[in-house]
Amino acid sequence: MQILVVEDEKRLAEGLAHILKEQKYMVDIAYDGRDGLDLAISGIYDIIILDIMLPKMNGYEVAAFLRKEKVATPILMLTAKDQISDKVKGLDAGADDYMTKPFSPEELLARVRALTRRQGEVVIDEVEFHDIKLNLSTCDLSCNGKSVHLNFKEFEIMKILMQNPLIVTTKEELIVKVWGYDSNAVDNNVEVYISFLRKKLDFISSKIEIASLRKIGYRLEVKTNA
Amino acid sequence: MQILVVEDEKRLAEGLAHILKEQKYMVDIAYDGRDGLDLAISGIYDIIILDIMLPKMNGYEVAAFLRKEKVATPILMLTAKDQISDKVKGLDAGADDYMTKPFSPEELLARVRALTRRQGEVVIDEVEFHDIKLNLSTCDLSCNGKSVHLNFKEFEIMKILMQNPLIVTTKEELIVKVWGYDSNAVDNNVEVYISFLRKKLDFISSKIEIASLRKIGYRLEVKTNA
DNA sequence: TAATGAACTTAAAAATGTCTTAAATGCAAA
DNA sequence: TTTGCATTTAAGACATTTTTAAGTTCATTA
Repeated sequence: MQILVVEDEKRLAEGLAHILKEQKYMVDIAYDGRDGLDLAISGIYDIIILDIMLPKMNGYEVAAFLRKEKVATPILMLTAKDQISDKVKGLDAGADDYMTKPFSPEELLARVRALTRRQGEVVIDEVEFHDIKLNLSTCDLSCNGKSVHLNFKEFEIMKILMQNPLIVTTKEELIVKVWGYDSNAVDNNVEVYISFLRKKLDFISSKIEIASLRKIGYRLEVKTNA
Repeated sequence: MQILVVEDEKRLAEGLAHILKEQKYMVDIAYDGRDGLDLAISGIYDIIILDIMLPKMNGYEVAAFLRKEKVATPILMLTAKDQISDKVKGLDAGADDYMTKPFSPEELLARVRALTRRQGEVVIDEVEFHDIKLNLSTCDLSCNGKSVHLNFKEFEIMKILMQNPLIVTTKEELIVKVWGYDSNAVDNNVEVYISFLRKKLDFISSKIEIASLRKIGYRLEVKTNA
């Protein structure tokens, strides 16, 4: 799975590359629009992450040119928060999805997954842990038939906990992964969501509980028959 | 692993550098905000420890500038105890964590570790000594299956004792390492925690005991069959 | 062995961390 | 705009840790 990142801000480009490489994607970087286009036109990429503001050639131009050349690689456009109208222009130019900066690593990965799924690739879309199962495409959490829907933040937190069994996850980690590194979420935000999740675990009568380790963090555990 | 310390109080800056270097981090120091920013902007650091009150440019400004430039290096902000609202301002400006002065070396290192911990990295680290084992991520102390949870201070003390077997650790050392170099903890605080720990060692039926050497300090020893 | 200072133990008070609610806010679809 | 839902904020209840303080035990030595 190859991804091209076209982004002139070196640090951001490398950050993206880092996050993606951790998930085993192969990543190439271009630092301006023209270099990006040259690479993209080869058609070897599965996804192109494309900034709008770029030296030499902007993101709209790159996207439009690719579509004109019948290169159908899915494009994920990046733009600053305030420029709402960019969205329309980007989608017009041929972008498939669009993400406002700043964004969390989880959001980035979710969008990348969504774009690769569209190509019919089979992806593991469930995480299991003992008696519970989390459906990654519908965000439903189930246990022996019973099931509840999780909203986005509940889902992200539950997924992280289920994907890191035995490991204690700190509130800080959850804040960074779910809210983003530059959010101003506080510990209580996490606590509130943990509380929501506990209710839902009860609701589906699961034997799993979210154990909290004071001053350390949270971890999934099988309920003790105490 | 490279760390940048931006702190104008020379003594504190060097103290931090010393503590960090002992743990094999490579440390650079900047004594004012502008120099700090110049170094930080390079993006080569894994963590930036940033005081708020700084000559030439304060910590908020440095953090905000870095985030504006998309330098995503984790920032650990330092501030005096009474300025509560600093926390919000600091996190707004882009800090990832925040530590009030004074703080203990252990707290500093714990926060630095938390900020460098990579996603999905599994470090099940444990310290062992004869029949006891201390889990560094859950703070559980165990002996042949039996286990107890240690709270933070018990944990820090036990860890120090276990990591320095044979060595006698003085109360002063424990106070400095666990409570901080300028805390006002007294010897009795240590004694209380040693007492707690002894109870827990009994509880898990360990053969290890905390021996006290009058007027000198404490050391782990294997119980004599006397 | 009695006096002394050091170390130990305990209980209560204080401080801090976590949980749970409910209300307020924000956001997007109808 | 109104409505419904997700999210954030805030406050109080609750739980655990940490500190304090006082009394007890222990080891040393005069």
